[in-house]
Amino acid sequence: MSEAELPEVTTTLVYRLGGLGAIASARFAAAVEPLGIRPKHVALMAVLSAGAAASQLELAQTLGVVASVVVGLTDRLEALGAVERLRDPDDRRRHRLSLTPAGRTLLASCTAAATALDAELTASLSPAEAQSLHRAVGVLASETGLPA
Amino acid sequence: MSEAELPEVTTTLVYRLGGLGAIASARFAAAVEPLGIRPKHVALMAVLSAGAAASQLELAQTLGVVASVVVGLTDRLEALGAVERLRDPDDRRRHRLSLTPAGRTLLASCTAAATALDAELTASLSPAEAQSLHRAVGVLASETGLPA
DNA sequence: GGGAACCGTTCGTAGGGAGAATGGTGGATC
DNA sequence: GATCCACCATTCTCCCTACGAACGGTTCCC
Repeated sequence: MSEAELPEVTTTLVYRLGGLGAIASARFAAAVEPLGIRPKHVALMAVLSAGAAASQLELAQTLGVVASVVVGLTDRLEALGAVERLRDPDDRRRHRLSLTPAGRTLLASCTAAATALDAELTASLSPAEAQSLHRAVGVLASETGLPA
Repeated sequence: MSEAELPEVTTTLVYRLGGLGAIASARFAAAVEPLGIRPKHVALMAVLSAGAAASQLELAQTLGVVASVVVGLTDRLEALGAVERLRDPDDRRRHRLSLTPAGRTLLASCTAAATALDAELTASLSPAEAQSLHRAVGVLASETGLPA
């Protein structure tokens, strides 16, 4: 194995994306923490807003977590008045979750915070670079099946 | 607050980077798991290889973890024969860590695995897109003070 | 030479998520 | 139409990871 020909592991995309993602998550978490929620709550609301899922089990699959986690997330959001748990009249086993107006406002605040972080993050990039980065990340996100 | 003008939170860079980073970390972890280590071990070896730190406390700061974590990581790597703990003769309180030849080989294997993942990840991107993505991520990585 | 500061290690602890067990509901089968 | 099986949400328990504090050993400063 010719080691000299390989680049440093720290310069690879997966490695840097891993570290960069951790930093991004931490910053986003810090940004939404004053709102009383964490990134997972935002993800749940985003899925709801997009109409990508309604029952908690669907939510769990979309978010890539176990059903019991969704319970806790929903508990929190319900306590904040951001989502409503309604028994599905067609199937009373399911809970049909829906965003309340307060939830939409909350989600909008999170979006605003994220947008501000974006600007801060890409400050050292040229507009063209930021644009291409955004595009490439979008491709990778859809490719890896991230909740859209 | 005019919500309609804002993009979806899921399309923001911080949000996608967070999710993408988690996936990248998971894939990288799965790739190095057969080698008996996890991403943090790779990071430690990379810092050592770059000569960016020698004492465990410096390692901790560079890696962004607590000193007690470095103990566990070093224990594992020492058991694998990848690093050596040597008392610093100048200051016998410190441990001067150094990569062994086996450690360099192990690190090279990790780099190879990461490179393979990179190719897999950027398969759906054009060479030009992949290039610009790599560049932009590099800028962000150095900007956010990621272990180089 | 004695006390304060530092380094590495160990121990205890808290937070997050996974998985199994429980209660309630719907559908199929006979 | 009654019974059994499958499904959804919830709760409970366990594990894993990282943090923070406490503890020996060592060095530096006065």
